[in-house]
Amino acid sequence: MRKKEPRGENPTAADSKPTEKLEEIYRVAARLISEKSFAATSMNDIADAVGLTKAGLYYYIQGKKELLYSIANFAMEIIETEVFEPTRKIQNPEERLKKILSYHLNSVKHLKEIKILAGEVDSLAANHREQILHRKRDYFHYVQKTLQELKELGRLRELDVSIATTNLFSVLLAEKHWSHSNDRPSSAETAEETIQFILCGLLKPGLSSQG
Amino acid sequence: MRKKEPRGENPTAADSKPTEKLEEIYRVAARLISEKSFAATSMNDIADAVGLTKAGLYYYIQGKKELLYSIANFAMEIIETEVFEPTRKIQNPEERLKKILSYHLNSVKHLKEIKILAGEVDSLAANHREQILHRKRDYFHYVQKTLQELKELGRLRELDVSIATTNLFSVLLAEKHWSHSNDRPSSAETAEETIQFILCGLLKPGLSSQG
DNA sequence: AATACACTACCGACCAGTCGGTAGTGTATC
DNA sequence: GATACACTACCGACTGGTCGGTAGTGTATT
Repeated sequence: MRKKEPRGENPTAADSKPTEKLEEIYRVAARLISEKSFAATSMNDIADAVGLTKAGLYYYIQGKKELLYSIANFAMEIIETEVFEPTRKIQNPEERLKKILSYHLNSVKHLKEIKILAGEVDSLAANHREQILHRKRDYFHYVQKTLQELKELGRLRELDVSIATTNLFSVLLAEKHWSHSNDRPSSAETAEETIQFILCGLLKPGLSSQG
Repeated sequence: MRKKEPRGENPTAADSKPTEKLEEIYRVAARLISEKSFAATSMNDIADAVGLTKAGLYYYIQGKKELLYSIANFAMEIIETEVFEPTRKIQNPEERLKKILSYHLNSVKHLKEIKILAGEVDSLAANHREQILHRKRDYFHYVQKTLQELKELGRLRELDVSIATTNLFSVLLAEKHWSHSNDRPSSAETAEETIQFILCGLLKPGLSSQG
C-alpha cells in the first residue's frame, strides 16, 4: 500500500514542506470550511475554488480528513511561531500576556485556520484528533501559566485561573456570529479594544504600566 | 392542500400534551446539531435518537431546514421570555446588565439551542434566515442600548459601545472549545466568575455598587 | 521515455425526502 | 355486539441526487 505523494519525499519526514499549490489548497479549504463547516464543505467545492477537478485535487491530498489534519497542523504551527515563540522569553508576565493577545489578534492573518482548530477537531480521525488536542492543550497551559504567574505577583483580581483562561480564549477565538453581518474588517483598533477588554477583565485596576 | 399536523387539539381535555413528542424531537435534534453541526447531523441520526424511523420522524416535521427553523424560534423565545422580559423594566442600566448576564448564563438551561442560533443561521432558507436574524439583531441592540446608557452615565470605560457589545456576546456564547474536554459542569460559580470578567472588562473600576 | 499534473468517467455509500401500507384506537351506525 | 369508517402514529421500501474517492487516460515538460 503506497502513498501517492506529489513529491518523492523522504518517507521519514512525512509532511515537512508543502508545495505552492498545496499551500493554496490549504488556504482555500480553510476559508471554505470556516465559512460553512467541515461536513457542509464538499471536495468539489474545494476543487472548484482552487481551479481543479476533484480528481485533480486528490493528486495533492490523501483524503478529506487528512486535509483537515494538515490545516490543523498548519494552524498550530502558525500559533507556535507567531505567538508562542516570540513571547516565551518575556520575563514580565503582564507584558507577556499583552504580547500574546496582541500577536494572536493582530499579527496572525490566519484566524480562519485557527477557527477550524477550535471548532472542527472532532471531525478528525482518532489518532490525529489526539495529536491536535495535545498541541492545543499545550498552548492553553502556556497562557494559563502566564495568568498563574500574574496571580502570584498579586496583579490578578480574585479569580480562578482556569476559568479565567477559558474566558480569555472565548474572546480570542470568538467569531462575531451574533451581530448583523457587521463586516468591519477586524481592524487594529478593534483588536486593541478587545485586548483592553480582556486585560481589564483579568487584572487589578490601577497597577498596570500603561504602554 | 392540507398540512399534516399531529396536534389533535382536544378542547375538552383539561390536561392535554399533544406536542410532547415534537418537543422531544426539538430537544434531541438541538443536542445533536450543536454537538456535530447541522450538515453533519443526518435525519437518520435524529430519528434513531428519538426512537423512530426517518419516515416516522417526517410525520412530525416538514423538513430538515424547517426543523432547524423551529429550534431557532424556540431558542429565541427562551431568550425573550427568560432574559429580555424579566430585565426590560429595570431602570438602572448597571443592574439591568448584571441581570441580563446572570439570566443568560444561569437561568437558561437551553444553551445548546442558543448555540445553534449563533452558529447555524445560514443553513436556514432565505426567508426564515432573515426572520431569525431580525430577532437576533433586536436582542443585540437591546444589550447595546444598555451599554450606551451606562456610557452616558459615565460608568463605562473609554470604549466603543458596538465593539464592547460584540465582545460581551463573545463570552456569553462561547463554547469552551479550546481547553481539554474539561467537563466541569458549568456551575453557578463559573457563571459568576464569567459575569465578573465581563463586568470588569466593561465598567470603570471602583464605582460599582457591589451586590 | 519518464515524470508531473490534470482530466473524464465512474463507483458504492449515504443523503433528504416520499409513498403505500397498517396496527391500534375511537366512534357512530345497525 | 358486530360492522363500518375515520384518524393517529408509525414503518419498510424506495427515489433522485450528492458525497468521498478511484481507475484509467491524456498532455506538457524534462
